[in-house]
Amino acid sequence: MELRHLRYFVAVAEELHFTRAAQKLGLGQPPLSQQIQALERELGTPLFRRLPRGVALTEAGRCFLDDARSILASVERATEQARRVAAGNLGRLRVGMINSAPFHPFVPRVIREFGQRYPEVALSIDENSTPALAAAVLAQQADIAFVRPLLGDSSGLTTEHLFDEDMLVALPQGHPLARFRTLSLWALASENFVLFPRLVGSGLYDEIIAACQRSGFSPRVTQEASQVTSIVNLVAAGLGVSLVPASMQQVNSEGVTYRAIAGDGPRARMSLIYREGEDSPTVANLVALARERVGRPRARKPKG
Amino acid sequence: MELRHLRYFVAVAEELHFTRAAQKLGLGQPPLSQQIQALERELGTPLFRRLPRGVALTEAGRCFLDDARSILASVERATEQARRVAAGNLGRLRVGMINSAPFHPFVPRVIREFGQRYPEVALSIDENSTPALAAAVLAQQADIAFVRPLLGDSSGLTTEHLFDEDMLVALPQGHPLARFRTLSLWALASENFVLFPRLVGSGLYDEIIAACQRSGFSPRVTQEASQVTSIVNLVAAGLGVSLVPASMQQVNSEGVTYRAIAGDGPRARMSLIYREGEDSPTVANLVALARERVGRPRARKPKG
DNA sequence: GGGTATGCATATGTCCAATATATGAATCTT
DNA sequence: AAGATTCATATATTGGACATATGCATACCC
Repeated sequence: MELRHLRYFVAVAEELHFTRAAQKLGLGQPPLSQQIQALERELGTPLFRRLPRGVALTEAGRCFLDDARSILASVERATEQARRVAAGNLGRLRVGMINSAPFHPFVPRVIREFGQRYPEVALSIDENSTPALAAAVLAQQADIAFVRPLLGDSSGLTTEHLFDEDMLVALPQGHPLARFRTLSLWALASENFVLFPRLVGSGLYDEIIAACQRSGFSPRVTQEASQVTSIVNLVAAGLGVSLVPASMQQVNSEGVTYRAIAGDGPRARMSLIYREGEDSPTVANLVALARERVGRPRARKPKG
Repeated sequence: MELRHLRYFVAVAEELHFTRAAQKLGLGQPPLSQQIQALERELGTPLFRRLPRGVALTEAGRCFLDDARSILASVERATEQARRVAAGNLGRLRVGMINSAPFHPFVPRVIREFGQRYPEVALSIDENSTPALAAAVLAQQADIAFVRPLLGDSSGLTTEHLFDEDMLVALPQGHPLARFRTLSLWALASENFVLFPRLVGSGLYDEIIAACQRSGFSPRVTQEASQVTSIVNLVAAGLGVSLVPASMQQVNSEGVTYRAIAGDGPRARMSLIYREGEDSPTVANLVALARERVGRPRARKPKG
């Protein structure tokens, strides 16, 4: 059986007339008769009663007509759906993001715009550390992720750099250094630092260490926290100072004072990663959208 | 698009390997590749990513695979259903019956057996007078009916005689004639009769009148009731005597005494009617079953 | 009631499209 | 680098869908 049989059958069932149905289908009456006969042979039962004037559906024909229509409609639907999935207008997208990402306006803005532009794509968002996100993408548990620079093995992943963001010194409120508007890193040489654990270590950790060493010292790390929000909280608690992406100053500012860094301070890079050779159109759409928004950012807010 | 494309697609999607899928399908690899390409062209999107070793489904392919499987399953189901409908194992059957029919053991027995033998046929039952049933069958509101002889126009209907049943005299309890075991019709010449209205008149009415006239009198009809159960009730109420099918004696016997008729009394014929040229297999199955049960009735009960 | 019209079935020929065979191209393996 | 694997392409073949012509049954009409 082929869909042709169903299409022909439905046409005849609608016209109850072979000749007219054949005209409507754009073919001759004899081949139509033959195809219907072949269908009836395969089903093992007549679908029509041949009357002197036209035909009538048999009981089996009536039953089969419902199903045939439904099947043909399913084919249409399936075709349309596949096209929309291919265009990225339908489907799902599992986005990962580093914990600091939500605080930079760029990321939520891109996510929001994606949701508006592709309302039938089911978005899910997962926050985690950069190495964990890279692993999740590789393990097919996420499709794409906003991450900080990834150290070590990045094989199997494509990286799309988005922007570099300045970092600020985070001081406990009332800290002596807070009286300066900008600080050189060297001024922090004798401070206790709150930083990421080495293991969670995105490239951001190394970036900070390197910047400090450029300034002539190695930071003394006395507290660790995996998430940048926790780092800010520890600083607010007076347990040390830290260097955080500039976008962090928009949140949780009570108890913490942010100061710009003089000279070539560390910069926080934000990138997108996704599987190498990924063909998911939703991933492609998010990458395209992010690239577009980086190219001509529409907000007045400084980007890094 | 044809079902062939879906079948081929599912096979490749299951094997993720054109050559193996082609073997499984019993054809060469090149035609399979071509058909898949044709499908992809029609959908406007690739369904597979061609890898060095085998292929992988694209996002659109995964989506389409679900639908393709479901469509193919629907085709199977539709085929099977049409076959079962054609065999009369699935469908519906609207049975009409004259009001006295349920009291003759034959009718409920046949209905019950039909329900057991064809459990997936939805049975509906409608009680009415013979002319109303004939009209209902012709108007496609019922498919078949157990009726008494039909007077007048029976064109468009096929009649299948089932059996003739003796009729009894129904007397109010304590009626003087009740002391005889059998009665000649003539003995009722001066009684008041409870009968069907002439209009409802199945042939049974004429049969009764004719029998009385054979015995030399015209019954005086003083009460009318359309349904035989009502007739019995009126007799029980002492409003007259009547002649009813023998099977009526099994119900509502309080207040009514039944007596056999001597000589050639009237007989109540039970028939099946259905549309001429009817092709419904459920109708055919019920006719066949009824004919079979008439041929060799398995109950000890007298049939008429 | 015979002639005509209608409408599906059958017969035969034609052509396209699905398939088979052969080969090519790309990638991975050893 | 040579071979193996696997999908794509090229060309030939064949089966089946379709077209044309005709047959047959029934209904309609004068």
